Amino acid sequence: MGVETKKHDRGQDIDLAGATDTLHARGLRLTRLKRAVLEQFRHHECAFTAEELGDRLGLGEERSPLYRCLGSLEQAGILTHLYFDDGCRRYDLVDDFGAHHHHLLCTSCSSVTRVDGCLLDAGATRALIQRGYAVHDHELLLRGLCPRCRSEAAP
Amino acid sequence: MGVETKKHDRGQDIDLAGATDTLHARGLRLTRLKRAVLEQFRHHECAFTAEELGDRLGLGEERSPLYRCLGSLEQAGILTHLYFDDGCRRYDLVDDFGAHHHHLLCTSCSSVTRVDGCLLDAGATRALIQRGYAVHDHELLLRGLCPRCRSEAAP
DNA sequence: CTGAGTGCAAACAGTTTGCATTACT
DNA sequence: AGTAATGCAAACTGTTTGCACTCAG
Repeated sequence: MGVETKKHDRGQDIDLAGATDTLHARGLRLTRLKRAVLEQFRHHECAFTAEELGDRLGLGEERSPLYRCLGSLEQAGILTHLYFDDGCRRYDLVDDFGAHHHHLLCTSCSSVTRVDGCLLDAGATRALIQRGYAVHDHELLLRGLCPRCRSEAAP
Repeated sequence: MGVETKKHDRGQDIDLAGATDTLHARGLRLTRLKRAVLEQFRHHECAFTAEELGDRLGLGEERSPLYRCLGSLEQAGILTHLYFDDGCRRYDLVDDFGAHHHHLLCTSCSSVTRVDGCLLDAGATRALIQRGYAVHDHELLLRGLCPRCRSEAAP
């Protein structure tokens, strides 16, 4: 099912060594905060809001160091951001440091499920390219019910 | 290429009659502003920010009537919203009143191209469903170069 | 000992809301 | 007449920035 590029093994979905190199190459430091942020992306979790990260890391109300940290990680090309329906910026590992994946947003419990692999139709994409477009990247959000909510909904 | 559900003819990608009925059924009025907003979605344009709409309609600085108007159209199920990278809310026709489509964001000129039809891989989606998910909806953002920027880039 | 990172406060932008007024239906 | 819509001002929220201070390479 689709392209599944995986450089690292499961459960360790983050190339911390690569990230460190990338940071150092830019004169940035892998601080406690940056490491703590990156650690959150292990275990198949992704697309965190700043608020979620702040809470998980026990940062209290002060968010500016976190935003700056997330900003450097983005500038370094380690994180990207995306938005779901709530308009909150969500941060995610770029494919190179993690693995290509999409997101399923449960419309019942609002949980975010990571969907590994690519669900794009290769033929349709090729047709687009033939029509003159150059597609470099894509981002897919699925909405529906996660297995738990689905089984609760259908008795 | 993909599912292409089309109830209305091209160039008239908006079911204004249906929208009016829907509004009336909720006791809402199809005001000048609502009509003007909906008209913007003709001719294959989509995913407008409030700012773009305000400018196109010559509304000056006052945005609250526009936001309220967009809010009612959303509540009525005629518009939805989505976000691209800039974090600005963008408004789009729901499929029922327009046609299913995705968006290609040109990373060079920032233009938004509407991509009709669906680029999702049916098999991959089915596999998801077999794994216990119920997928009701999806939203795909493609990033790349529009034909114009592509031809400028490759001499 | 230089420069990245921090903590606090203040600014910002996009969006939302309260309220009195207007104007469709 | 009744109620949605408007216009203005003020509030709110998530994010960004300025600045002085700290700390690690």
